[in-house]
Amino acid sequence: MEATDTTIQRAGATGNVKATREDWLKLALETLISDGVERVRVLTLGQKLDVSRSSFYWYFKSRQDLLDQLLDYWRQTNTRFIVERARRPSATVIRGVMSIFECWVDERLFDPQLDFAIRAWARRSPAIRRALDEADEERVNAIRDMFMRHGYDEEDAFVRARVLYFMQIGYYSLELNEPMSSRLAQVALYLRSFTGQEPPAEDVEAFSRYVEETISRKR
Amino acid sequence: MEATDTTIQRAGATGNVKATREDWLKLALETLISDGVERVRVLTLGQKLDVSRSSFYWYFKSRQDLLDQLLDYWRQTNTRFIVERARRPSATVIRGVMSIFECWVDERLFDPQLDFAIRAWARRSPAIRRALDEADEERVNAIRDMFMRHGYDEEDAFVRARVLYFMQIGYYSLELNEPMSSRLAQVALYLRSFTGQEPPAEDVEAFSRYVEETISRKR
DNA sequence: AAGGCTATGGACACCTCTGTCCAAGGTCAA
DNA sequence: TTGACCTTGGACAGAGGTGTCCATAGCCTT
Repeated sequence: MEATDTTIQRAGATGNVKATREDWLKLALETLISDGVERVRVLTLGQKLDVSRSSFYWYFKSRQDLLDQLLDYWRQTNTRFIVERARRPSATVIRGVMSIFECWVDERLFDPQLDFAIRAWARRSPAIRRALDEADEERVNAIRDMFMRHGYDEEDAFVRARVLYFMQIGYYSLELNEPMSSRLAQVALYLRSFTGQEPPAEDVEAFSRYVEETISRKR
Repeated sequence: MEATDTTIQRAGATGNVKATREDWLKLALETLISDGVERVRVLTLGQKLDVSRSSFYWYFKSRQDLLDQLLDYWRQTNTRFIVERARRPSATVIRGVMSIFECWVDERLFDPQLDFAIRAWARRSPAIRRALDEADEERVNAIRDMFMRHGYDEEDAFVRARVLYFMQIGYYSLELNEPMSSRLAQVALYLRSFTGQEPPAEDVEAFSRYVEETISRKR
């Protein structure tokens, strides 16, 4: 599997290639996620890629250049799916909330660790701070609009959007590492808490099925 | 005012004292809160205190020694009041939740920035991680017990405790810096969202009054 | 075979931080 | 006055990071 990956990544590369630009980016991203920005270092990345430090400067102008690309990546991924799911037409609020829940159980739609890393980064960089504020606002507004489409008045919809979104960000902040089964077991209660309505059993079951399929397809 | 502070702090000190142990600790704490652990540096702190670096080693064994004290400070403050407020007897759930809300509006009871800094720190230190997990569990359990005392069954109480607590942690994660007035304007909606019950107007008003008093007393 | 692309490693300059040592002060209380 | 307590600054060793330069070498395509 990894060999395939590498082959694909290097399809366009010619000559004596050990680490592609994508290799650097990917490792930098992983490091950002697991250790934070300040641990994204040319020296360390080079050591892990088993490639000399000088080689880095072939692909990137500087460390800052690399960091800029990481922010771009985040911009192009994490917010998009939440907004897209929130905008999807849904028959009931319960279904609407479930659409958004999909992002919370599928890391291909929303990567909480990456979001967390960006949040930490934002604390010491005004540029990142701005990008993050925009993303948060866009997400909450999309969720609020979803509630409004189902008849909640604006203020109520806004508060519920916040409770839903903030609760999830808070959940990720705790980094609990719970198995999906425990999380699923309480979906109905969360749905009721967020919407103020009793979720139909068939919806809850459908969501469980969706999650199991997603997990198995992922492997 | 600052002069008074300093005098009090140095009451017990004799001799040629420029920066007390408490000065170092206080500044270190502020730095931890605003910039994160990795910015808590002997060199930088010394420069800000206008005291030589060597002087630091009179009070502390090492940088690690200082960091240990910072963790202790957090341990002794942030969790205590949440748990204490959650355990207070209350006539209704609404009142119970309001007791906990007091922590969210009074930084003397709960310092969100400090909690956030510890959370970021925990990502790269297993020892901190452990301390933090214990604190989170203790807080959620205390809130869950509060819901249970008001007749919610265990699972429901647990989910509601999480929604309440995680939502707040998430709120802080976003670092919105909203004025208290906007936050207060939505208290009733949050109370309903968290408890599933309609909050009596007089309770909401009482809470607003409490907050205003707290703010004015603080100044 | 040539040329293009990439990798190498080491040297260099420079920066910031930690921690240790020390000799020489300053200031207050007893 | 003496001693306890705190401060100083500078030197030193060491770790780890960035960024630059360069001559050399490897591999693939044409």
